[in-house]
Amino acid sequence: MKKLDHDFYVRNTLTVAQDLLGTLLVHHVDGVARVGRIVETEAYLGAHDLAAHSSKGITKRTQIMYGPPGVAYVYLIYGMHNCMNVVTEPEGNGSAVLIRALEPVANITGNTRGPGLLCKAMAIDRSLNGHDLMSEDFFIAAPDSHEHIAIVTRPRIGVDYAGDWAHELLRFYIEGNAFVSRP
DNA sequence: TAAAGGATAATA
DNA sequence: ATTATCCTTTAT
Repeated sequence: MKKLDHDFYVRNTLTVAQDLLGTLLVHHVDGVARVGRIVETEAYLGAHDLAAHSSKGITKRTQIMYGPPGVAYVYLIYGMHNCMNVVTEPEGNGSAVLIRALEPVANITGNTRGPGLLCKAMAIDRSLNGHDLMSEDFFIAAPDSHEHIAIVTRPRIGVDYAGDWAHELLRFYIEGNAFVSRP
């Protein structure tokens, strides 16, 4: 298992979003490693992407997205659920990849189909906002054996307010995987 | 299908 | 200080 490094995250957001499929999200909490395989992602491209939080410019909330790549951007949505993104591309771009669904691998309790649920199952909350994903207790790793993965491309979920950007094919998931949040 | 829920950003 | 809005989930 090899930890993903800066060079992985600094690349084009679309590339990172697709390459994250099949990788392992690891969070050490209370001495146990919770591990989930990423099976669904969405790309948020930056200031010009009206569906992205960063389209409002740099604010207290979005400054994480505009920071260096390879860190977690965790925010609260609808007053009750956490969502986790990974910042991509060089600092200042405002781009990120949303993790939408995981397949349980180790020490996972509860449902991981959907961004709010997976954060709950992985014990991810806003205290991890801005956390370095190249750290020892919270990171993403490439699996030892990379089986072939068929990637399906779809429009993003819940972004109808974003005009034309709502139709863009910026959601990716592993074809046929049972843990994808929506087909 | 609709209500829940709280932070966030814009407005004042 | 007040208000509209939200990258969702759960329960009816």
